[in-house]
Amino acid sequence: MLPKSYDGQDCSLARALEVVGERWTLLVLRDAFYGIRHFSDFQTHLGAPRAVLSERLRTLVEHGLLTRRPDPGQPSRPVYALTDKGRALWPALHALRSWGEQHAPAPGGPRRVFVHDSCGGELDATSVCGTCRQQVGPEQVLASPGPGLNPGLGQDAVSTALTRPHRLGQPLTVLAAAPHPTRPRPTTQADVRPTPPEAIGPHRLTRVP
Amino acid sequence: MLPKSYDGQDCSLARALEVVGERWTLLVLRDAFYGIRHFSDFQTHLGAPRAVLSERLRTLVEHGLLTRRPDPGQPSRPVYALTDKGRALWPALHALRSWGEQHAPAPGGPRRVFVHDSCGGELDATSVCGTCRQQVGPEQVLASPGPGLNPGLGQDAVSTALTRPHRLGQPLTVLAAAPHPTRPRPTTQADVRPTPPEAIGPHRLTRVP
DNA sequence: CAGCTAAGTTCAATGACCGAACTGAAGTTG
DNA sequence: CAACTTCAGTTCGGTCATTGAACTTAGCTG
Repeated sequence: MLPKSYDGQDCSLARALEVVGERWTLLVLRDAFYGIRHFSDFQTHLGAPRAVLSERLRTLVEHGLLTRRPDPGQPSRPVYALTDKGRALWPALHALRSWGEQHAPAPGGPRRVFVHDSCGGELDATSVCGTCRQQVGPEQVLASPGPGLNPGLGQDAVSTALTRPHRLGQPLTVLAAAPHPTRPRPTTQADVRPTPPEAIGPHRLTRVP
Repeated sequence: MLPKSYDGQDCSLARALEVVGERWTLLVLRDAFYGIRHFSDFQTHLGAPRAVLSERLRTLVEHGLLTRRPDPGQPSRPVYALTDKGRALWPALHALRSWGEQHAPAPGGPRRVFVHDSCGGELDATSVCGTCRQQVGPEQVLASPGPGLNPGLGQDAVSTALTRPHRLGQPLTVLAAAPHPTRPRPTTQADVRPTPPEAIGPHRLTRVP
């Protein structure tokens, strides 16, 4: 048996793990929920070797959890985005994250908190809102900095962009920091369906020269 | 960075994956929920190399998800059992299993179905009973053979024992003579309590000649 | 006491992962 | 327009993890 498959197991969990059970894969998907869409942004935020990241993205596309499409504004820059199949992993991802928060807590409290957009309640391990008791999917979840967020860590542009409140699944919009916008702004999903300004919109990723 | 830690990640999901993200670990925990408690039964059912299984059980004990205690009847035979911390992984484990069932389905249907003991409803990805809409923990879940169960595979004694309906978390017991109900029974309070000794006996598996 | 079983450990071969360097295509700058 | 930069990977040698088989240790059992 290859050290990545589970040949003898005839079981839904084993089949799920053959798709998302390898190292880095669930963190790639987490970042996709956070709105990261470009190879270099995944790489910056994860710190995974480029070869491994490349291979994980390819298998996630092959299994239909992500799509890989050229960016309309910069066709040479592929955009990775969650499919419905990928978004369906949200309950599992959140449950595992919630267990980690409960049973492997970070000093100072969680780095990020996840709340129901319409009522502000926090979610439990089964994605039920603690306030209104409704099931909440990723589209209704706002991620905000938590009390334990360490501003010293993660000074890169991606981590900085992720310190702002944002809605899960919404693309991270990449804007050049340069005062003279010579480059055409890439079109993203956020541009097609912009979040109202008073609500939580897409977060901006400012590049430091 | 060692190929098992996620040093740069300051995130609850990464911390969870450092505990349960390695190969075989979640399948070991699945088997623990199924009631498997002895090294050789894990090994038979998983087919993992003994060295890896030994290492995974040790780290699960170190992290407090399992206990390792001598069997009262046979002190030289350690018994591995879930702790509360391990049982708290149920929502994550079930959500991942449910995703696999939905999005990486087995031909012929699921091998096992998980129903709420008190009403017989099936559980969704977030452990909510489809019939009574209640949150269901592992102690209230009965696992039964599903339509896709392949009797040809897994002729070993552990797999045979697991083809009978059983309550999650309860030690796996096999009675050679006593016929078991083929459908999940509605809940009675007696099911929650420890099974009387005369009904369970020592943990013996019937060996197929 | 010889044989059996359960629970591991040891070991050589293979595969996966890591980090750094490299490639090639496209856009940007002087 | 040539040099430079950015991006999205690929290549590669060294290290670590996993595999499968053989071996060890300890307590029964006939």
